[in-house]
Amino acid sequence: MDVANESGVSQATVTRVFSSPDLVSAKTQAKVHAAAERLGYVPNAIARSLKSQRTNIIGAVVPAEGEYWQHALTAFSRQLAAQNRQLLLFSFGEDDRVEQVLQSVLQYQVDGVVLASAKISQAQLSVMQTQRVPTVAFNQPEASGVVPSISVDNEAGTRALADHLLQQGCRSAVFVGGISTTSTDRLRYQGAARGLGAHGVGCAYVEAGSFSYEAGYFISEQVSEMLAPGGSLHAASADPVGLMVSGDELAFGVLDGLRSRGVRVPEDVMLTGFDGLPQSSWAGYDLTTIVQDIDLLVQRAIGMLLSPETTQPIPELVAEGALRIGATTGIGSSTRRSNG
Amino acid sequence: MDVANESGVSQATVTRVFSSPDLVSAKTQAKVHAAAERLGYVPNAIARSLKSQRTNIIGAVVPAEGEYWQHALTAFSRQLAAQNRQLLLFSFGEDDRVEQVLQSVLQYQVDGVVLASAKISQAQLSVMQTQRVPTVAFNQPEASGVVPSISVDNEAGTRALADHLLQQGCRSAVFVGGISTTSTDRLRYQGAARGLGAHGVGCAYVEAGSFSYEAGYFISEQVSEMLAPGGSLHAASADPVGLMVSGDELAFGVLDGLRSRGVRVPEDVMLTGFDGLPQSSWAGYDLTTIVQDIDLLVQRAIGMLLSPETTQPIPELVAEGALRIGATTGIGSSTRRSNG
DNA sequence: TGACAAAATGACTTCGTAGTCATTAGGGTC
DNA sequence: GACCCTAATGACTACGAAGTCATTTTGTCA
Repeated sequence: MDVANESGVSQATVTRVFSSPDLVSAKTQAKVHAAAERLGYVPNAIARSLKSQRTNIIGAVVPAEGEYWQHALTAFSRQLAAQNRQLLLFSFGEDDRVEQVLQSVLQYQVDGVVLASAKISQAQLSVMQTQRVPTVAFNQPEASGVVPSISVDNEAGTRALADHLLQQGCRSAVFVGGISTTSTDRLRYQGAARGLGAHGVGCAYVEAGSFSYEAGYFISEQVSEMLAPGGSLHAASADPVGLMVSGDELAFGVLDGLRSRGVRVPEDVMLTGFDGLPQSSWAGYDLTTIVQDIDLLVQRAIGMLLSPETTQPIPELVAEGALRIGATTGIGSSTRRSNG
Repeated sequence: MDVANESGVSQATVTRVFSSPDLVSAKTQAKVHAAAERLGYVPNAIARSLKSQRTNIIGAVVPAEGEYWQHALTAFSRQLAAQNRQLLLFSFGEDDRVEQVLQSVLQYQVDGVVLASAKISQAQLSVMQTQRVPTVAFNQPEASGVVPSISVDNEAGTRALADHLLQQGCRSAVFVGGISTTSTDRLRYQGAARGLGAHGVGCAYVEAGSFSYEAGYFISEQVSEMLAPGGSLHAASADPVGLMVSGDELAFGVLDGLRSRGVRVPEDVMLTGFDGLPQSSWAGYDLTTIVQDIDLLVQRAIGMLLSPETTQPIPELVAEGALRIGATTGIGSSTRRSNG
């Protein structure tokens, strides 16, 4: 170690100056800092990690796309940075093999792993469990019971939306899902169907194929046909039709698509989303949706990762979302808020 | 090393099985893999990094917020993942000290650093230069000459937008900036002012204070006052006023704000953005803007980081943006594209 | 079968830090 | 000034992989 020679102390002392300065005299600290500055030395976190067996790095396995994940990701990064931890990003696309990604995460000896994306299977989740790495599944309800998990209460969310739609006078409804095989999608549809069904209103399921804006824009054609005269949803009465969309981004696409086809929202169709993305409160959309408190969810997720918590029942947190009433379900009522 | 014992070979051989399998006989490989599986062993990337002096990690220093950065970030992550490199995220907020963040990045012995955000000063940039870490400034024009940099041609972009506005009949204009001290903002205004000035059209500068949607929505009040009778921009003729906004996200806010105040876009005001975010091609906004080919920029940035390139002139790449003509400047013309 | 090259494997050391233990320097007391 | 206690520092080793070199095994050909 050059700095040790340069400052005339031992390597051990140099280390101490940077890791536990209170054990080193002020004079020595000054000498070492001066030498370090001269040589451009910074402590090597890799070596430290090897020796101390902790990296201060949290791995995040998230899908490569989607507004929702981007927001969640930055929330994680922000909060971790505040406690001197870093986020190592493992984003994967459609064609990546998740197993391989997980393998890669493990190699980096991360202190914890956040598994996001509803596309990770239970088998893959349990692989993490056999390793000694603290793991938390973020917004992935089907992981509950396999690894510690955190998610918003999807079913209660859509049920609340359903109640709201009924209250606004809807007597028929459709649910537009993203990907039917994901657990979030299933639960959200379930909540919608039950909430509506309790009042005798049926709710068909239409699959958009992804949670993206484009998918929503595309599926809006099919939806508008259902609404047209002759379609299965054509309203005999003047009651508006309820259209529940499984995610906000998807909903933006549906909304734009419907409007471009001359369907009036909320007059003809009342539209709801899910997630509470920042854009949902933008004046151009002003969407009725369920707002997830991402910062809170992330905070809890980090807490779960970093506290040993070897309690036997695998921890599981389901947070309530908040109903945000926007213009897409609000005939005549000026429920607009400036910011959700 | 447990695996070595378990499989009856030396530690060196175990290492070879995972790092250079072609040097190990098939039979031995099978033995080792079996033992590894049994013990749940994965190679330790930290130790490998320490010995080999490369981590396969790229550090990214980016702002904690903003649509643009989120997109750039995921692009980086995707592309790096494709070559078995990872992205270590160092996001910082308003109040973080950038120097400290950079220090932290260096500790992790990353193979390269992407410096984003126009808020990093030249002094801070040159710190990186004195270290041996390959660095590239992403979308940070003022860094050029200090560290290798990549950015879109901001000035040419707004000049193209200005030309377009003139062509559409604008005879007066305002520029809404995000943060006036950032180099991107300066260059964009410069391009706007010059492009318009060349045809005798003046262009005042109004600062929104940030590049966020909210800032745009807020500043739209001031802008609409300028447009009202008695305001400095009140058009005597029927010619539309050009309103050039420094970034897309900001522009969305301005657009929504103006519309909510009854200002018609593009009839009364023609609006342009900058960046070409995915949302700009969403039907709800359909914004005229300059589209940055983020994937390309990112690809080039990664290339710069990983190729030694000790050429003396500090590399600098300025990419052309593409003009996207949307409905916000398109009276009567149906220039809408489904996807930019 | 002996000779010899090539392939396969093992022993040993190094990367930079942190923890353990031993040693030295300071500072106060009587 | 001898004594003792604490603060400060140094010597040494381990963390896990990989590169260097040495050694053993294998295969080929005369």
